[in-house]
Amino acid sequence: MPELPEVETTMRGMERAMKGKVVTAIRLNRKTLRGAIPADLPASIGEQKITRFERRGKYILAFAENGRGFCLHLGMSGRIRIESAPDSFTKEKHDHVIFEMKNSSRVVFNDPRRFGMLFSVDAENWRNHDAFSNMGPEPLEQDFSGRALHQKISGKKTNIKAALLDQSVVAGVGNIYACEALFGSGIHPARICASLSLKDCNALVDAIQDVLRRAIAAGGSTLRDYRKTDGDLGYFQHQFEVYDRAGKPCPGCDCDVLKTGGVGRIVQSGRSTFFCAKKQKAK
DNA sequence: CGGTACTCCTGAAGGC
DNA sequence: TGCCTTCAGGAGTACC
Repeated sequence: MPELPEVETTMRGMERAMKGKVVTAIRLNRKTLRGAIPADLPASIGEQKITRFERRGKYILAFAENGRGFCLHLGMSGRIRIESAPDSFTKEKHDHVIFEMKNSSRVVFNDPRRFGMLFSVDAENWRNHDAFSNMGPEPLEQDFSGRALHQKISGKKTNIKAALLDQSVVAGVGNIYACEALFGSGIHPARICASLSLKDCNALVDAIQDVLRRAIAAGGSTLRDYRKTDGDLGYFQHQFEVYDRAGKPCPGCDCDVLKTGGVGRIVQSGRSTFFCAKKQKAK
């Protein structure tokens, strides 16, 4: 499930393969993913040098010398596979888009569940696109602070877990890192946003930034689908404290798991939330 | 407009 | 062994 750390890792891989290099062709093996794949993409980017990459939330943007670019989202099963030379080329099920580079390498967008997206952007005005016009702050940038978060959610009646998944509150956080950050800050996932103090929000922002930084350093988390662009696995999943650990003890736990049941699992907005009832008080 | 439920899709995993 | 059901979830849409 690609969230910010997996998307960042993927973008860095694409950057190594494409930045400063010329795209010779783009092969579209299907017309749609989540939405329509722009048919004019090969014409606008083809024979152009890619000059710049950017990540915004869970989206990866790439811009060519002519100011045109593309934006992709990995959905939940999307993967970028980089094949450095023709002798390493493979054809796999669900290879939907293939970027062919002038140095004979290929960048392949594979996505079994087809929740991914690919659309055209311009360097000039991409921020006006629907995907970004209402997007919240980048969690690792200066403008994301406890004060800003507190202000943003203090009027909300929904629970804090749902708010963290809302990309207009903070960009790039998904189910895994929302659970981990709530655990890290000792905040119960069912707490109503409006009940969080500034102190809570400061702790939460610290925890979000900490878990995202550690996950990026580990190359992201591999559960089922995600791989790095070279095919390697991320390894942050070994550092999960609560996610997917229902019934197990959380790190440093001194409770008797046989009595407490260990890490708890509840369902919020149709999604699994993992937490420790002892360390994350409902209040 | 805020909040919630539902939808898209495939493959893995579990039950019988 | 094999078929069936359930589950995973990001983001958009429908609806109250």
